[in-house]
Amino acid sequence: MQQDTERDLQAEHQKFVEPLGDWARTHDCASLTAKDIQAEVCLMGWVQFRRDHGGLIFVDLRDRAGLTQVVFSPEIAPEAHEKARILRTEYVLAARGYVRARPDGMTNPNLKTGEIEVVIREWKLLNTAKTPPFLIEDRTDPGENLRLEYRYMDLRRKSMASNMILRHKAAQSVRRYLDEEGFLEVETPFLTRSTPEGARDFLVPSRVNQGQFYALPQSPQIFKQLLMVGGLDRYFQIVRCFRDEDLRADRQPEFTQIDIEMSFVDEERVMAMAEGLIARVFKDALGKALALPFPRLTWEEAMRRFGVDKPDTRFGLELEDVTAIVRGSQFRLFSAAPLVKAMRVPGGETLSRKEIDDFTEFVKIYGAQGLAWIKIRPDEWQSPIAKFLSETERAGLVKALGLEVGDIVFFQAGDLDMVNAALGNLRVHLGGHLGLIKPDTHNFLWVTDFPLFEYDKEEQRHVACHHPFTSPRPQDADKLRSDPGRVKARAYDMVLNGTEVGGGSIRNHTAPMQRDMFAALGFNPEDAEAQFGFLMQALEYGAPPHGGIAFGFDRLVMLLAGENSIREVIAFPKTQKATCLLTNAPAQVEPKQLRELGLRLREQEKK
RNA sequence: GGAGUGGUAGUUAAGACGGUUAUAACGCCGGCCUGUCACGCCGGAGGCCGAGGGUUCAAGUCCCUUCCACUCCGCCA
Repeated sequence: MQQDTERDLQAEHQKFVEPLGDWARTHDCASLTAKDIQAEVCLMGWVQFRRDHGGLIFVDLRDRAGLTQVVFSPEIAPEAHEKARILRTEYVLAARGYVRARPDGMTNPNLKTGEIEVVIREWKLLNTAKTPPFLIEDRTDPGENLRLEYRYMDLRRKSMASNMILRHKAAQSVRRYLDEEGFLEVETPFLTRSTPEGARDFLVPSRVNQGQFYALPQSPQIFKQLLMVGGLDRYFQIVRCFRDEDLRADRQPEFTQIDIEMSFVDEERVMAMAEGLIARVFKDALGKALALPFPRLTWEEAMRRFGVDKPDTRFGLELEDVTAIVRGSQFRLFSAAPLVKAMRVPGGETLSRKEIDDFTEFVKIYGAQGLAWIKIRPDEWQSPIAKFLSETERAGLVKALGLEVGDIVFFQAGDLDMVNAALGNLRVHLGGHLGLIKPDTHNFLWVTDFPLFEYDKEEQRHVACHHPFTSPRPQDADKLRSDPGRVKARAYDMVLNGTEVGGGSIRNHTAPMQRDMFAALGFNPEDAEAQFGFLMQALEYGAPPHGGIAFGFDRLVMLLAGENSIREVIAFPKTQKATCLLTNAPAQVEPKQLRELGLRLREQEKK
């Protein structure tokens, strides 16, 4: 019923639609102020709200810049007023009139244009609109599936529009800074070859070369190194990258990177340039000055104090290794564990049993069996494990952790990775839960001295922590074969509020070093040659020392915007199942298309 | 691959233990209204309770399967 009525109304109103003709917009909907009074103007936009008083009709006209109130008055323009009765939410119109001060006491301080209104002399209906699936207002919070299906409507909302504007400002800021610093913007191929290391590739079948596949780049890593060999000296690109892995709030299958590479530099040069870039972006996009240089933490220190390699330093709650103190404890879980770490939460004695149970469930996500805790009360230590702790152990804990009455301490015992993951993530969880994070704080830091390799239990070999082109520290180079686990990389990550926003390294620029690296990763020379021969060869033709960094542009803008999801700063993002609800991609293709590619699908219809 | 949260009118949500006609707000439609700005007042329409199956005299509510969205683990150099 409603549908029918609406369709009839739409059809009827469509008859009023006029061509734009030679009408030209004079202002956007956010720029008219008291100094424009008496000006003849022409505005174009969408109907945000219509307030029909029978006599006067008010319309809030909206474009991406803002709102302006336009007035249809029966005395000033009877025809325009009569026609305005058809106006509905989201109709598109062009309106000519003059700017007038609002009567005394009728100004709207919430609006940039709140001192004035535009009295309409004549106007054109440019298009009608169906009743929108959700209201174009920030106070309504439609479900995300609806927002994605009608993304073009969602983009009209103030929050999305301002995020897109912010993203644009950040991108322009990046370009200006890097241009001033002598970087060249160079485009690299999207159709390239699959590389075995790292994330799963998106594959693109080749029609001309049947049975062969391109891969979409996970990053332009190799190409930017080749540009350095090519003598371009300083390169950047704001570039799409593709990784066929599962999605998260801050991960999309296609995402944008600020990709940077520099010749004749060491870590210090790259990091200084990168800090300057981020400081400029913050100034241009938020008007906020950052203190340079950023603090630094070695990877080992980060893991020791925070349990993670991207610490959020906006609050304390640091971890302490108490293995030695409880080594001889009667509590078997502690005495038998390779590692015991503790986290003191000042004032946490007030946490309820329910909250502690929730935290216990939380750490189980990371493989913990449980969560030991002690509440420090004036008269006693309240804890399921207190009875196992000797006086010496208690004294040791008090001293090591600086325990005070009113605290709670959480413990985690087990292997290194689990203990750090469980307590490190619990720390971040608590930071939010206890409201320890001051709003509008931007804590940057560098994490340096990453291990070059980590051991992959599944593949039973070492894999590159960063990527296989990262250079080892010179003093560690001889350990590449003998003791790869202890080799440190010339790599660095930039961290903002506990999120990795960028990472880079100094690369191997000599062929022998790169060969050693592949050997340490378990490649036999033939495989290395087959997959990376072109890079090795390039290194043999006078590659300069070089290094660089790449920033996750979406993540950076997300943090600038204060959003919790990368999807809020991407115009057309994908769902967690990597589909596009607007276009219904991915989709099946015609059999003809498959034949041309020489592909056949596995038959799945039979049951 | 796994764990969790959610899906009820166009939208956002409420719906104790299974029990008469499934609520509310906003939106939508009609009417009235010359200073509103999330206008106001009066009236009205609008529902396969995500889908499928089961238990029951009776299911939005209980059970099973499945789809979709989101968060997380694994994964993401």
